[in-house]
Amino acid sequence: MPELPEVEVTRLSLVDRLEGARLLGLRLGKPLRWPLGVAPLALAGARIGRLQRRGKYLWMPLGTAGDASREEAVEGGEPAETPGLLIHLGMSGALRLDAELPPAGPHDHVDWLTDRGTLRLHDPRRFGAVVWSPGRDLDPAARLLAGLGVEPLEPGFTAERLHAGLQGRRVAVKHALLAGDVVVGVGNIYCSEALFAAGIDPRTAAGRVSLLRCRRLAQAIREVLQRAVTLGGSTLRDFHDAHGHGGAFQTQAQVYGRAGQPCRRCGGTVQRIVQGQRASYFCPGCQHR
DNA sequence: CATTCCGCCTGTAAGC
DNA sequence: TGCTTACAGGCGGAAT
Repeated sequence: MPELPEVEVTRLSLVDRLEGARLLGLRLGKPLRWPLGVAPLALAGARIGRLQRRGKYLWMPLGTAGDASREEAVEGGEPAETPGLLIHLGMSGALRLDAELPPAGPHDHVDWLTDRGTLRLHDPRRFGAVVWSPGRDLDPAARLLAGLGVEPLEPGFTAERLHAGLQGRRVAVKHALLAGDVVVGVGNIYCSEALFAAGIDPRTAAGRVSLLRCRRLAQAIREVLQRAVTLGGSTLRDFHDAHGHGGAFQTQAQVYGRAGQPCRRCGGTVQRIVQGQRASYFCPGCQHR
């Protein structure tokens, strides 16, 4: 569920309440995808900096207790260049922040106990992760960020950059976009939606998408993701922001999850195909190679 | 090097 | 109703 919009919606719902909070303790449940990489006790007393996002990762800077100069530096610390925690929501993760939360259930795997309330990671499938970064190059968290593509909502994401990243690739453009090494944050839902908006067949070889079509595709990716953020993300099952509010993008999806239903633009039938073990949805009447 | 496929883990829904 | 199977938002790493 969590693609860039869901992660950004989560970040926006947390950032003001969490910035400057004091971490009192960390409670761990079942293991997640990767080990935390630090003793929870070692983080007690740390000050939480300004929450950031890189692709589908959230970055929580942590300032060491009692070291004021260090806390200042951590405020704007870049992911994995200062100490902090790298958080990924996987397929089923969601964060919630509240003054009072019920006792941890079987799928509540991390609780950050802070002086602003408890931040809780709920993740039934446990594909998510929370990884400690001491702020050195090539630590486990930094390695997760190495090789990520450009941020689609930043000025650096241009048609030229997208085109260059797709050049020479024989895989389907759908697959190339999901890989995340050209542009980050585009997951299975928004990939199908962006390709529809750009009028591109998902089976088109990545390297054969012209610069002109990359202009449309880059614009479509920006618009689809931005629109999804505005709508609070997609709540297919149980995604919600840190206050428990669901998103509404799924009610406006043009093709995702609409196999067999009429295309909202041309009236044709939306198709579902499988590419790389993932479902792709598209309209044969509106999207071409 | 590029590409393809598996597997992690659990819940839900469809099919028999 | 009960059991089995397929599938789901991601992504690293092994195999090809």
